[in-house]
Amino acid sequence: MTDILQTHSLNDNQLKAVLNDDKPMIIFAGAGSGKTRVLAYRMKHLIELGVEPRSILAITFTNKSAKEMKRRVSEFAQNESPVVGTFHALCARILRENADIIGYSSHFVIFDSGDQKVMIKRIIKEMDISTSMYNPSKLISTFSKYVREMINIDDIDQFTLRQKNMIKIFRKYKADKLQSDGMDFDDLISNVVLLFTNNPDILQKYQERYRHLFVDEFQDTNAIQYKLLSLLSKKYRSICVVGDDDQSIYRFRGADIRNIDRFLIDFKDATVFKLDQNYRSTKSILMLASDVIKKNFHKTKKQLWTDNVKGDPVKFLRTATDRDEAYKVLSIIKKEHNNGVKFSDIAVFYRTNSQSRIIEMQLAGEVPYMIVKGHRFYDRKEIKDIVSYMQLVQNGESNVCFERIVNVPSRKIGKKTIELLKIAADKNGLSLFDAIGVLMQQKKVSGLLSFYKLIKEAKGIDNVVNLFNFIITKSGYVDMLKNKGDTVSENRLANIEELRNAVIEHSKKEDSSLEVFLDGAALTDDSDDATDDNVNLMTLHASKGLEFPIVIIVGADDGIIPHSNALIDQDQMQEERRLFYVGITRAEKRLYILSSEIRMMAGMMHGYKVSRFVAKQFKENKYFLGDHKWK
DNA sequence: GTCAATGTCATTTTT
DNA sequence: TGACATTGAC
Repeated sequence: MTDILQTHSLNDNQLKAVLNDDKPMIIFAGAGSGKTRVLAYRMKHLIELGVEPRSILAITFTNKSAKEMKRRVSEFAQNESPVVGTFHALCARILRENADIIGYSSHFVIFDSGDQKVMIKRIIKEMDISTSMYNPSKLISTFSKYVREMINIDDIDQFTLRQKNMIKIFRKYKADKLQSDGMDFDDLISNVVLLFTNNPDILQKYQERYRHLFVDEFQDTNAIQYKLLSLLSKKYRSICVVGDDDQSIYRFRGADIRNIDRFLIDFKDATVFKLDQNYRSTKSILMLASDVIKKNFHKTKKQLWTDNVKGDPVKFLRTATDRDEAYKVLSIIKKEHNNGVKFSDIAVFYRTNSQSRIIEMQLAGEVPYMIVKGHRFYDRKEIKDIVSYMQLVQNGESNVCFERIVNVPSRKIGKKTIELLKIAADKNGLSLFDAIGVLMQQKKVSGLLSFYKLIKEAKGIDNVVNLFNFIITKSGYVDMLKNKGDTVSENRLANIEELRNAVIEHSKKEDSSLEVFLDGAALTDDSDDATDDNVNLMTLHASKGLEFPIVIIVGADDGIIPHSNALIDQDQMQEERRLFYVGITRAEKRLYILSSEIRMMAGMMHGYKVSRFVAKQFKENKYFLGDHKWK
C-alpha cells in the first residue's frame, strides 16, 4: 500500500478503488480515465496483501486488452502473475480439462464463424429448405442469441412456426457439432456454464482456483457471460468489474447493459466507484464528446472533465463528394506530417468497412497506411486451409475440416465422391474421414486413398513443427501455389511462411501441444503491434480501447453515422451515438470530423445531410477553422 | 470436375 | 460499385 502511495500518482478516486476491501465492487470508468492502470494496481495491491497471484483472474473481451493488461501486470509480477485472458480463452482452457463430462473429447476443435456458415449451409441444403427464407447469416445470429440468452428451445409453445423451423435447423446444427467433436464460440461459454451448473464439485474447484475476479468492459457482457461470472464469484464474492455505459457498442451482438443493474442487485453490498477525470483528450475534444453523448438516456450521471489544455478547436469540414472527402483526409495527413506528427499517430475512422476503399485510393502511393482488423490473419484462406489440415490430424471426427481440404489441392474428389462418402459415413456411424476405409472396399478412388494415407501418416508426427512442414509439402499445397506463380499465390506463400514462424514460436513454449496451438489460432488475432510508421485506418468499432494524437472521422452524415438502419429505432440510435462518442474520445490532441453532400453507396449516388449528432456544430461553425483552399 | 459467366446483396462483429 | 455465390457450359 505504501509502495503504491509513494511511487505512483493516482487521483483520489483511483486510489480509493485500488485500496478498496476485497469485496464486490463496480468501477464506472469514463473514456481515458486510466482504468487499466487502476485494475493493474489493484491486483498489485491484493498481491501485496498476501493474495496468491495465480488466484487472480482478469477477464477481458479482446486479445488486445488482454495483452495490454498482461503488459501492465508484468511490470510488478515477475515470477508469478495473475491469470489474464479473454472469456473464450478461459473457457477453452476449462473445457480442455473437462470436455469428457459433457460429451466431447479433450481434443475438440473450435469452429469459427466461417465454419459455422459452412455447416449451416450444408444443413439447409440437406433439409431442403430455401435459403431465401432462412438466410444462413441470420440463422447464425439467431442461434447465437438462443445460446447467449439461454433461451429454452424446448418451450415449444412460445414460438411461431417460422421459429419452430429455425429450431429444427438449430437442433441439427447442435447435433452436427457434437458429432464433429467441435464447438463454436458461443458453445465455449455455454458449455462451461453447463459444466458448472451440473457439477458443483467442478465449479467449486474453479471457485477455489480463481478466488479473485476482475472483469474489463463489463458493459459488453451478455447474459450467459454474466451467468458464468456469477457462478464463479458466488463463493468468495471477490469480484471487481469495470465498465462505461456510454461505451457500450455491441448491443447488436448481445451485450446487455442491464447486467450493470443485475450486478448491483446481485451484489447489494458492492461499492461503486466513478472515474471521471480524463487524462487523454484536450478540453475542446472532451467538450464535443459530452455535447454528443448528453442526448442519450443515462442511468448514472457522470461528467467527464480534464485538467488538460483547451487545445485546438475540433474541425468540421463539409465536402461536395466522398472523393473530395477522401482527398481532404490525405491533405490533413500530409499537413500534420509536415508539422512533425508521425503517421502512426494519426487514425482515420469510418462507420462501415466499405468506406475505406475510397480513402485507400487517395492515400495509396502518397502516405503509408494500414487497415486495422481488416482480415484476421487466421481467417485467410490459405491459413485456414493449413490449420484445417492440422485440425483434422488432431481430430478425425471434424467433418467441416475434412470437407474444406479434402480436395485442396485438387485430388479429383468432387461432389459425387463426397456424396458417396456421406452415405457410407451415415450408414456406419463414422466420420467422413473414417468412412474412406469403407468406401474403398466398394470403389477405388485414388485421390481419396492418397489423402487418407497422408492424414494417417501425419497423425504419427508428434512435433508441431514437423507436422506443419509435413503438411504443407506432402499435401502438395505449397507446390500448388508455386505452380500458379501469380502475385496472389506469392502472397499466400508468404502468409504460410508467417504461419510457420507462429508454429515455431509455439513449439518453444512450455505447452507446445497441437491443441494449444489450434486454440490460439481460433481465438487469437495475430495482429502484432505495428512497428512501422503507418496511418491507421479502421471502423469506429475497431477503435474502441485505442487512442491517437490525431483522429479523423469521415462520413459524419445522417444515414452513415447514424447508420440508415438505425434511424427509426430509438435504441439503435442511442447505440450509434455511443459509437460516435467512442470515436471522438479516442482523440488526444486534434480531431477532424468530415461530412459529404454526396457519396457513392452500394453503387448509387446518394445525397446526405450532416449527421444529426453534429449538425449544430457544423451549422454554428462553433469549432470550425475556415480552410477552403483545397479542391 | 473445373472454370467462367451471370445473379444478388449489400452494418457494425471483441471471440 | 464490387465481392461472393450459384449456375451453366465445357
